[in-house]
Amino acid sequence: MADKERRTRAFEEVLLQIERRIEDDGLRVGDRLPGERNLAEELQVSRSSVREALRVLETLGVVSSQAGRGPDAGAILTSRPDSALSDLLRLSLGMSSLSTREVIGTRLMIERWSAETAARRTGAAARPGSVTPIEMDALDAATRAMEAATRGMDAAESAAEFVRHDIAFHVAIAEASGNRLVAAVMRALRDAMRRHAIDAVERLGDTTALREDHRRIHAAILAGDAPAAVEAVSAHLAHAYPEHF
Amino acid sequence: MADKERRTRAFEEVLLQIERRIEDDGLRVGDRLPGERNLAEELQVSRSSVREALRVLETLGVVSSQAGRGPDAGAILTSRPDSALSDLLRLSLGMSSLSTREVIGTRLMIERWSAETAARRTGAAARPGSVTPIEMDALDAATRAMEAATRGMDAAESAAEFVRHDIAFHVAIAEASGNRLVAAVMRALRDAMRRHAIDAVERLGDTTALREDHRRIHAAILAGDAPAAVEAVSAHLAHAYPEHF
DNA sequence: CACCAGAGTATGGTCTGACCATACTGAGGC
DNA sequence: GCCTCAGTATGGTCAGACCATACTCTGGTG
Repeated sequence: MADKERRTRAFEEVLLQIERRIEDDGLRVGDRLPGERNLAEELQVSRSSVREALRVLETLGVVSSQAGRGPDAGAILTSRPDSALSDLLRLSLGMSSLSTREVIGTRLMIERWSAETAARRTGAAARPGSVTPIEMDALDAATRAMEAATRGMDAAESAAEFVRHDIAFHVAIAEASGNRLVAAVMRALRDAMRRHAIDAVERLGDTTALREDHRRIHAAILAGDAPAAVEAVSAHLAHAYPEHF
Repeated sequence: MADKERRTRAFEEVLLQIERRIEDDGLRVGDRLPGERNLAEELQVSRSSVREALRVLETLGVVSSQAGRGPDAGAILTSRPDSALSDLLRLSLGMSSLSTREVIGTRLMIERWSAETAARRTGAAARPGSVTPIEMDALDAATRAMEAATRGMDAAESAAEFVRHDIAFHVAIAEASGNRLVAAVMRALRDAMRRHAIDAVERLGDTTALREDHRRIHAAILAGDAPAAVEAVSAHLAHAYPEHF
């Protein structure tokens, strides 16, 4: 750089400058930021520093980068910097204050849909090659998770251990739906689920009914019986959280 | 790299691997992560990619980097990675590769449930004080967003503008369900929705039917008619994405 | 032995320049 | 007019270098 100092803190400076620039230029959601190379020259830092700053802004949901050329390439402003942190962070920070009702409600929504969709897909797989290898993998994973949960929980095993396999099973079913977005959401909710599930299992004491539910869900999906799958999922959550039904 | 491909997505992969490593190695707050150079070699990526991942973890408060040497230098774990957060993060990063089918499927799942639940709650509000002020606020917000979308889209307004209000409307309904988790997920999906919604609106050209759908959804929820609300939501998405129904 | 100064070194921070993958642009040929 | 294909701008990644920092170790000195 031209000056003698300021070799460190370049990244921080860049982050600040980019945000100020968004503010000053009055950029609106959807607008395009200058390219990485231009920004680097403009701010008198290396492209590496610019990239680190942009990557951070990307994970914060402020910009969204896309390679290629044309009006949709480059870093697109997807949210104002001030409100940026919120969406993702608010969720994770506030996660601990969620009520069991909210978590169960969400699980019901996602898992009934997942089981239904997964069953429909396996059902349709009889004719065309409808179920891709990926989803077969997910079903295999579900089988394994189910067996792991069954094998372990004889008596002494901890509730936490059972819940781990339990959650793996339910995530696998979401993956078997063939919708990566739903699966990702389900994975994102793992921690919230775990907290409440451990409580529930400890209160129940016995997991026999829950394991039996797993088998019914699994069987219904493999058989392509969507209504039975939905019913089995509902019953499962009702067994685990009877006070909410 | 040893392999032929996988030149892209290195950063995402690294983020995942580092988090898994923290998990698997049972690192505790205060422990030290391997150096950037070691991580790079271990994960078979360049130091740049490792740095981007670490920088992200740093801004998320998971690690804290310090130059120099000794036990306090390097990347120190300052907080367990809330896997919920990072999964959601990865979700927003990888969102661009999602198909319209996946986004629509997810929207159908969330929005039908939200509308149904919101309607049930307003319906039940006749007797006890069931609908909290928060949810009334959400309904008001939905009303405003709906009106904004109606007012604007005379002719010349951009599809992007309409979609902004459209999404605000749908998020408000998720909030009206009274389940903060579902609402948070819906907010997190805004970006993914926006991309596909803009395409759809531009293809349609006319938003009359969509605005009429909004009114029906809104009215059904206010009337506490859950089946009608679900039906209206389904119809709305079918109008916007006829090719997926 | 106790202490301190200086060389050695490991680490993060930054820079440079290169190549790849992607996706639009536009000139040329049919 | 339409299509093909080279050109080019962009983000993504890589490799290697140097700097700044701060600990560690060595060796001399009292």
